[in-house]
Amino acid sequence: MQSNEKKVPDVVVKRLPRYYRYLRELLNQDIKRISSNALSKMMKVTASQIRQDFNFFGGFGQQGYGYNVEYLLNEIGDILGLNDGETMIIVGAGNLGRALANHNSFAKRGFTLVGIFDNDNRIVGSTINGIRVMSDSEIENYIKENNVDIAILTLPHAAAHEMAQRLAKGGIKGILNFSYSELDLPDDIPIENVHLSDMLMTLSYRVKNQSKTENEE
Amino acid sequence: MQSNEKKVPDVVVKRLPRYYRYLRELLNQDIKRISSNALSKMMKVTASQIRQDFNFFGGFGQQGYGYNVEYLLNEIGDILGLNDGETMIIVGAGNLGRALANHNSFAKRGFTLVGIFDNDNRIVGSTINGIRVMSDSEIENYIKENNVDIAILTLPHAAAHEMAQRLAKGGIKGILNFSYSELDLPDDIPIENVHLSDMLMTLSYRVKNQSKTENEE
DNA sequence: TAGATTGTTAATCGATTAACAATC
DNA sequence: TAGATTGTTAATCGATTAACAATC
Repeated sequence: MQSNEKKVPDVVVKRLPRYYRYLRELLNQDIKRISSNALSKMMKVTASQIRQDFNFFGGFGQQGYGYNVEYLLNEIGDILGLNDGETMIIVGAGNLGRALANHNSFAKRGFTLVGIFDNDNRIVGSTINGIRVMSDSEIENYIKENNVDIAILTLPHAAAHEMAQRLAKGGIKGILNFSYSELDLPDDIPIENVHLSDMLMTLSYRVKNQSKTENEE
Repeated sequence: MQSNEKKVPDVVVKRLPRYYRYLRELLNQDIKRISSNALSKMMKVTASQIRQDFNFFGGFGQQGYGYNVEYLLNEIGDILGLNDGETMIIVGAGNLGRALANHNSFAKRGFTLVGIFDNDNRIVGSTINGIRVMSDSEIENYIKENNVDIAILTLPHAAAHEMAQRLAKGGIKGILNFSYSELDLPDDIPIENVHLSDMLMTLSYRVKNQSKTENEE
């Protein structure tokens, strides 16, 4: 389909979920159509950028009318793979792993949590939010046999590296990495890093430099 | 100090925590000095970018020698405000709030969690990781009286908006926002959004388009 | 048809990379 | 001093914004 088109820049891909969120909100409010201009005001970006972004995927609008909200929402959902029934496992049933297992917003977006893995035998066999906790000794086979798409890695620093290798060996297709370390895997396995303390530090910088930025001009 | 210098671009600020992480690792390995070139290879960025980034803050190196790891680490820590003793509260003691309260990596970076707030009277008065859970009816006053810097907002969508207003009224200086919605606050309060489902969607896109990207060239 | 708004090309802006003189 | 490596200027690249012809 989108064969000989140029690769979509990373910045554009990162903006898609935000469009998705705003469009979903519009749909909830029963708004049927929206122009790039109206959307740009809501989202505080330029209308130009919106049109450019959508046109990386072929353009979903109609001159003189704008964009049909429901249609556009579905298209973006498709692009993001929300309708592909992707499956996930959580690796590490610590505080964060358990919180994410109970976090139902993933399921709402079409991602199905199929298993939770941990090395602590005291919790292996129990269930979290209805999902079975399994021993991580079985993990490579599990991924292979169940064709798991995504692993959410919430293991501590020390264990994360080795586990990432095992996930790769099992054939995982992507990793949402919450561990402090960056994983060193072949480039064909996409990794999205969620470094919470990085974000806190960035925020801290902005808090610290807020007044200065203000007075600037 | 850095008075009439130009504003540091956001992309540069976002890279600082990553430098911090790598430098910390080098220090752990007892490495005293590093050149931009050696660091660039570790971090998979260009040496030029590293030097440019550091020079937004005045340059921390020495010609012919490189950068002193410990010195550079401390300088970046200073820039990020890690030595300012910033205080935080967590607002919302649900799964995610509790997980973050138990997450000690924040404390390791110099951020002190001073309180947790919730509206559920069954847990108000209990402690999580040694921190008292308070009723969120007191929150504006608490922020004011204790001069709280940062709020970590883990409330569900519906409640997050109103709470953000109250945090602002109390004089919060920055918000790390985990709620699905984007907050609509005056520009002088920095907000860092952690939209977990956005990241999962971006990852999903990359997984879906991996093979295509591969075959490209 | 006239008005509105897209899709798309062209212009601008900013960020990244390259190059090299300064200097430890 | 010679070699190494920074700090910084200049060149390139890519992303954003502006403009407008196409078209619903």
